[in-house]
Amino acid sequence: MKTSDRILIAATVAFGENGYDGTSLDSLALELGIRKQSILYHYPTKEALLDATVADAIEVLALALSDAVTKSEDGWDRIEKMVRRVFRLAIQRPELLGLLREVSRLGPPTLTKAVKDFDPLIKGATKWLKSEMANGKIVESDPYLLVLSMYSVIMGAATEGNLLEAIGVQQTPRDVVLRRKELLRFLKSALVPVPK
Amino acid sequence: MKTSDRILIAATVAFGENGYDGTSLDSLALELGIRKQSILYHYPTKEALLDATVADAIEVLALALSDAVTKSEDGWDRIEKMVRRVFRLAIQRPELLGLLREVSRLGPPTLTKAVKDFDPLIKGATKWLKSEMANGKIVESDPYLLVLSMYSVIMGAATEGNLLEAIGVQQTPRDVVLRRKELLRFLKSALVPVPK
DNA sequence: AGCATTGCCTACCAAGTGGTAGAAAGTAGA
DNA sequence: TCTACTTTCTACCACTTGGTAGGCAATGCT
Repeated sequence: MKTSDRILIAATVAFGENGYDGTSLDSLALELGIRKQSILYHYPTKEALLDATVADAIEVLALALSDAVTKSEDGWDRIEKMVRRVFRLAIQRPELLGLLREVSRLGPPTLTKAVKDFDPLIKGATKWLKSEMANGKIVESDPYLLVLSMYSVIMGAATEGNLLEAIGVQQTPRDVVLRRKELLRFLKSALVPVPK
Repeated sequence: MKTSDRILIAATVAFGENGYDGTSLDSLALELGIRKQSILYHYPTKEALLDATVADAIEVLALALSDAVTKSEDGWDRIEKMVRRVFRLAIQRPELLGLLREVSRLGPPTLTKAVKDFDPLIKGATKWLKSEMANGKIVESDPYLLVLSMYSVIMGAATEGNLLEAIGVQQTPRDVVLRRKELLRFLKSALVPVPK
């Protein structure tokens, strides 16, 4: 694999797990078996490296979501498939969601850029939700708030691995499936209208 | 106010907003108008300071929650009052929840200690939920997972201020009330059994 | 062969990190 | 007033931080 890609991946993991400030270029280089200066050759500053990881993470997430969209029917099915897709991502590459959370804590300017990249997705989601509400397939409510609620629920469920471990909750694949199931029930009862 | 308390508060804010690694004792001291060595007099190490802030944050949160418990009826009312109470805390002292989230990212040993302090609360909550489920006042489900889901929902809704701001969502008190309302609807539809 | 480019390196550096040693200044009781 | 104690300070230290300057080997083009 290209060195620049190896750096990108290792940085994503490190930033996502230990935070931006908690990650030094030296430790990153040590882990990769190279010198810090090689990192600075591919990414001129630490912040540039951060930006690259964030852009990549957003791209991967956006791809996963749009994949779920194309392979799903309208209504609840689409939401379920999107949640499943995000959970799969959270299992395969937990660092991606961890990084995005870290970005939201870092604030501007990184967050500003990230949000700009992400905005079309949010806009698309709210527009779709609106039309679904008009069709009566989703409970009537503020679509913007709904997207944000869903974001925090999924993000929380997907990234609190550390916390769960400390509490002593098992983290086997089966348990993750259970949590996802519980979350889906949660969302479904809140979003799908009760049949009259 | 006592210097040690001023330090504690400033540290809670700083750790919660900029993270543990993103906060230096020097910057903290500068903000307080004292020297770094004065901080180290009251709290022998940076980690000791962190532990103190976490212990304090947990105490405040636990107090708020137990207050909500004593002033509420069983069933949905209790959950609603607890959510309202936590939201009030998130508005008055957002740094407290920010700090707790930071702790869950830092992992051991800080997280281990924090969880130990928090465990009785979780145990109490799950026990109560179980009895409520038995009574049919709350929808039957895994109480442990339920507590965790609620935790991440509330935490997310209460601490994503940065993100909302970047997206351009208004943050007036009225908007916060709206978000809380939406969250409560969310929880209610998921937790309260449909009357037959 | 000559030459430019790429990629990684060694050698440094100024600034900032958490922390120690110990002096100075206030404070209260005898 | 003397003394003991608490609190804050100056001075300093070893170490780590992100970043610069420039060398050196490999690669490919003419």
